[in-house]
Amino acid sequence: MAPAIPGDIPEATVARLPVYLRALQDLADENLGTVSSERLAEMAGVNAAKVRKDLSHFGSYGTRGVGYDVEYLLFQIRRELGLTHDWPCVIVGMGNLGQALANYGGFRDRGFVVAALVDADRAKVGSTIAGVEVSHLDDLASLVRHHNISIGVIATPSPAAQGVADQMIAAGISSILNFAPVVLSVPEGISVRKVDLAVELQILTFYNERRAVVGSAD
Amino acid sequence: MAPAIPGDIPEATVARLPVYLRALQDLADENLGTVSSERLAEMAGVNAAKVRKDLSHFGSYGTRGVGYDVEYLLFQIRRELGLTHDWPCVIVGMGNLGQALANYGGFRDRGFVVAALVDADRAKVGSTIAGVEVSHLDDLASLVRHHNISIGVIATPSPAAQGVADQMIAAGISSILNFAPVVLSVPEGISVRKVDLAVELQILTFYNERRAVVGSAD
DNA sequence: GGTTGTGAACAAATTCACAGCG
DNA sequence: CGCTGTGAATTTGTTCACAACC
Repeated sequence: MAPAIPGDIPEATVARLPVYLRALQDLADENLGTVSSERLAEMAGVNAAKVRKDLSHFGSYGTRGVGYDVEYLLFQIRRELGLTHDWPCVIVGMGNLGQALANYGGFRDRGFVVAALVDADRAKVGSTIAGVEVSHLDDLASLVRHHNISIGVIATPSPAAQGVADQMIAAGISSILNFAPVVLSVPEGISVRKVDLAVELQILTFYNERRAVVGSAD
Repeated sequence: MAPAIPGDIPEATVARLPVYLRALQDLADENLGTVSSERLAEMAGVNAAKVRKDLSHFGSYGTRGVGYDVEYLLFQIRRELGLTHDWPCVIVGMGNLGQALANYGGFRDRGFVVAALVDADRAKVGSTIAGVEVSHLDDLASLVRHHNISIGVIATPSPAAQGVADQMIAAGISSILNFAPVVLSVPEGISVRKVDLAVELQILTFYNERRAVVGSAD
């Protein structure tokens, strides 16, 4: 949540860069050469001033009167995000979610390779998911070292999550994506992001309920 | 993203309520009667002033010198979030992720029932996942009416997502959780939240890269 | 004493509006 | 002219610090 190193780029901007990247990839696929902040904003679901302000943090990548060069901007944002090379990841917890993540094709095209799969249950160790053999949690450190992994994904049940995070950190992982509905405590310098599916739904119900009370539903 | 009805409660506060709820449920499970803002903050991964300010938007639920009554606060937050009853949901798209979501037990305990599963592929229609029969996308509207569904989860491939959203809205759904990596365009009054797994990882790589450049890795 | 509830100070993020440049 | 880049204005969110209260 807290940025490991403050840096001079606002957190809110960083969180939007991947969205711009996605939009730019679509534009590149359509062979569009340039794009205006307005069009890019529309594709990213934000407004044009925000796009320009966000991009201005990295320098002047656009041309007045013309717009932004798609390929050039694509390259710059990739560079800013550290996506000039693929990142090997390990997924810990081969339950429903872990398996789905392992099988999810969307990572490969966007810079991430599932290099290792791990579970604490020896019954699952040795099976193959999405072409990767499942290893035991005890081997985490050696897998991390061997594959040069710096990103860990936690898809375990809640009670196991903190322990797994501790082991990841001990093994040298510095970035964690946590799907378990618990708050992890980690030392300074470790980045954690969390995705709690029930939380997202609960936020939706808040607005749903409000609408029923305040507005005309239909 | 934009709140359907502005309301008088800050968006940032709303997004934290589910996290407090989770913490309070843990406290209730341990039979703790009261909790201080400090303790609650620690469990939620925020600071105490924020907890107090957040809760103050709903009135004075605490007792000075003592703290907050766990059960009472639990009830109030549930009420604010509209979690006094369960919410029937439909998941559209029975690929890896859709199936994992259908099987994920974490929803039931937190207020959500998977009432219907839908796919566009007739080969999948009729099979049963997590005890629910998969229906065809054509039957979405009747399922929504029949089960009184107001929350839709999109777990389809990107190109299908906007069409599915349109059909959901036409069927009367007003809250959408979107896992497809595209920006949905929806009319006013419809709430959308998105979860893009690759985006989360890409945000992590930004800080990872920075750390390597600026700080001492270990 | 201990802890809440909250105005006031501060910080972050967004939006405006327009000068500056191609 | 069109569109970027950016200071200034505004809005939103966070934190401080302490009076009010149990």
